[in-house]
Amino acid sequence: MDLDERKKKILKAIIQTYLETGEPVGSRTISKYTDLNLSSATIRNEMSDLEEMGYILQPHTSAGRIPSDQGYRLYVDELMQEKQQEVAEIKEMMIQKTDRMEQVLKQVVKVLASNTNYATMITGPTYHGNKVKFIQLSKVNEEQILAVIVVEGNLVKNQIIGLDEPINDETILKLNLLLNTQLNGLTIEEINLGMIAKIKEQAGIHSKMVTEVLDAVAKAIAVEEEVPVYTSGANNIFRYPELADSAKASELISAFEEKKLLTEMAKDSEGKENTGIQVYIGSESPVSTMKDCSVVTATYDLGGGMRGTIGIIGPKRMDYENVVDNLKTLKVQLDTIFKKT
Amino acid sequence: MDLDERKKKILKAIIQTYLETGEPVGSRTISKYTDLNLSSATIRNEMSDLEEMGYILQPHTSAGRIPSDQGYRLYVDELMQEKQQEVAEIKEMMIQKTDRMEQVLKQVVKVLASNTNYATMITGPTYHGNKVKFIQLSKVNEEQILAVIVVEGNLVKNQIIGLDEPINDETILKLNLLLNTQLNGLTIEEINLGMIAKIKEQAGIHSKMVTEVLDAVAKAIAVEEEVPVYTSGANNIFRYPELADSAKASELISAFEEKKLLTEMAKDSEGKENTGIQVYIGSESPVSTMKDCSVVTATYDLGGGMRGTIGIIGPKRMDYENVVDNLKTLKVQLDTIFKKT
DNA sequence: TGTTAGCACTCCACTCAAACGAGTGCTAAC
DNA sequence: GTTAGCACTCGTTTGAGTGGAGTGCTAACA
Repeated sequence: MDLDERKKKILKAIIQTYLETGEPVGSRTISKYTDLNLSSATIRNEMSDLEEMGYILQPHTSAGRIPSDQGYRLYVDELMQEKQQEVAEIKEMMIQKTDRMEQVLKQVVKVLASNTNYATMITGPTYHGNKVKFIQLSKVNEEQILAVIVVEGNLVKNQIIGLDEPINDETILKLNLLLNTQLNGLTIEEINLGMIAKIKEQAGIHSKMVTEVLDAVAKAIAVEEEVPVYTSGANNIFRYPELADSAKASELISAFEEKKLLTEMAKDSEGKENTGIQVYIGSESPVSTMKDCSVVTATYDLGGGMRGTIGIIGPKRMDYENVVDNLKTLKVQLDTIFKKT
Repeated sequence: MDLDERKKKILKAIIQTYLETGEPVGSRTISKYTDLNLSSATIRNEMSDLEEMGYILQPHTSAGRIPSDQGYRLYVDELMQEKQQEVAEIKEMMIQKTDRMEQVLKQVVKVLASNTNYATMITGPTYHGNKVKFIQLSKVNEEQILAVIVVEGNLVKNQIIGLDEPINDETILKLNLLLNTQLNGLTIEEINLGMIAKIKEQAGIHSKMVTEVLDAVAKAIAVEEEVPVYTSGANNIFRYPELADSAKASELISAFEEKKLLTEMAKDSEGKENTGIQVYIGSESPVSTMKDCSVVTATYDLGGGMRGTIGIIGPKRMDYENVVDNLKTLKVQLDTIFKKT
C-alpha cells in the first residue's frame, strides 16, 4: 500500500483538525469540512488504511482518530507549509531594553511564550572554545585581590582572592604581565592547572602567597560555567488537557524547573546539521519525561563559537508551523541584535 | 464568650488533625483521639462556639470543620510549640559545594523543598546601602575598556565599554586614581550622575572619550541590580489536592515562575521587626494570587547590610512548626557559612 | 450548670444503570 | 472505486438511589 496524494491530503486534514480541537477526529468531520468531496464512508476506508500504515491511531474502538508520532513526523517533514508570519512584534519587543544580554534572553522567552502559548526555555550563550582575551589582577585592599578574566565575546569572570599576608604592587604588576603574555589567545580548555604550574615556575617567584593567588586564578578559570537558563510560560502546560492532569503536570513542571532538559537537548542536536531547528515528537526526545510532549529546539549562533539553545515544549498537537516559524525569525533577530552590539 | 483553655485545646486538636489529613474534621474524631475525655456532643457544642468566634468554619452543613485564616493565625502565634528538629542533614548538604554563593543558595532551596515538601524560593543577598570599595578601569585592547566595581561584601560588577577612538594609558591611570579617591566609601545611592559630572569637571579632562567612559561607569553603578531568585519544588504544589486543580495550579506556577512574589514579600516584611520570620496566612499575604496558600518568609542577614529572603509556599494547612523550625536553623547555618567565607 | 445520649436531618460522595451519541466496519448497491 | 445504510461498540453523561459522616437539638443526668 502506498501513501498516495489523497491519503496525504486526508492525513493532513486529520492532523490540522486535531491540532485545533485536541479531540479525536471522525470521518464525517473530514468529509464535511474539506474540499475533497468524498463521503464519510470513503474517508473511513482511507483512514483504516492510514491506521494500518501507522500514521494515525484510535484511542479506543468507536472513537475518532488521532495522529501517531509517525504521523506528526510526516506532517512536520512534508505536509506542513511554511507560513510567512507577522513578526514585527518580536522585533519591537526585543528592542526595548536590549542593553544587557540577560535582559534580552528573558525578553525573548517571554515573547515566545506569549506568542506560541507553550512553555519556553532559553540558555545563555556558552563560549565553548573561546579564547582568553585579557586577565587582570588588582589589589582591592591589603587583604584582598580581585582577579578579572575577559574572554572573547566579552564575557567577564571574576574572583575575589583573600590574602593571609600583604602582597606588594610590584609582584602584582609582574604577575599581570606574565599572565597576559602566557595565557592570551588560549582557549579555556587549553589552560589547565599544569599550565599554571609552568607559569609559576617560569616566573621564578616562589612565595607561598603568589602560589595562592595563581591557584585562585586557575580555579576561577577552571570553574565549569553554569549556563544560565531562563524560562517562561510554564503555566501554559495547563492549556492542554492532555498534559494538565496532576501527575503529568507535576512531572513536567519539575522537569521544567530542573532546567537540565534543554542542555540535554542541545547536546543531542549538536551532531545533526540542518536549519538548526530540531523537532522531537513524543518518544523521539532524548529526555524520557517528555514522551507525552513535543519539543522544538533551535540553536542561535552569535559567531565566534558563542552558541545557545532555545526550546519550546508543548503537547504533541503543537502548532508546528507557527512554532518553527517563530523560531526561525527569532534566530535572525538574535543574530542581528548581538552582532550589532 | 471567651476563648478558655479547653476551647484552645480543641482548636489545636482540630488544626493538627486537619494538617495531617487535609479533610474536614468532625467532633467524633476529636473526642476519640485526644485525652480530653469529652463526648462528641460536648465537642460539638464547643465547635459551634469556635465557629461563631470565627476560628473554624464548615465547608457545608454536615461536614466537619476546617480552620479559618484567623484560626491558623492563633495557632501560629500561640498554640504551636517549638519543635527541636534534627537538622544535621541541612548542614551536611550545605557543606557540599559551598564554594560559591550561587551554589549555596541553590542547594538551600533544594534542601528546604525536599525537607518540607513545599515550594521554596530564595533571593540572593542585596547590598542595599553598601559602600563602594574599589573601582578599576583597565584597557582590554584598543577598542575596549573594562570597568570593574567592587562593593563592600565583595560583590563585583563589571561592564565592557566600547570606544570609538583609542584612549591612552595615562588617561586611564588618571581616571582610576580619581574615581577611587572620589567615590570610595560612598554608597551606591550616593553616587549619581551629578556626582559623576562633578568628577569630570574636577578632572579637567574634556575629551569626548572620557565623558563616554565615565557615563558608562555611572551606568554600571546605577543599573538596578536584578536580584537573582532561585526556586525549587514547584511540583510540590501537586501534593495538596486543594491547590492541584488546574486553574489554581496554573496561577500558582506562573506566580512562582514570575519570581516577583518573593521581593514583594520581602518589602512587606521589612518594617516588622521580630524573629525575622513572617507567616502570611491566606489573604493576609500582600500578593493576591496567594490567597489560597500560606507563605512563610525568613530574612537572612550576612552583616553589613547584606540581606536576602527565603520563602516557602504551601497550602494553608502547612506544617507550620516544621517550616518555622527549618527556617530558623537555616538562618543560623547561612550566617555561619558566609561569615566564615 | 455542665455534660451526655439519642435521634432526626442534611448533604456529600459513590455506585449503578440507562440513555445518548459519536464513530466505526461491513455489506450491498450504484 | 464510491456511496448509502445499518448494526454495533464504547465512552460519556445523567439521574436516581444509597450509605455514611457529621451536625443541631432536645431531654435526661450528675
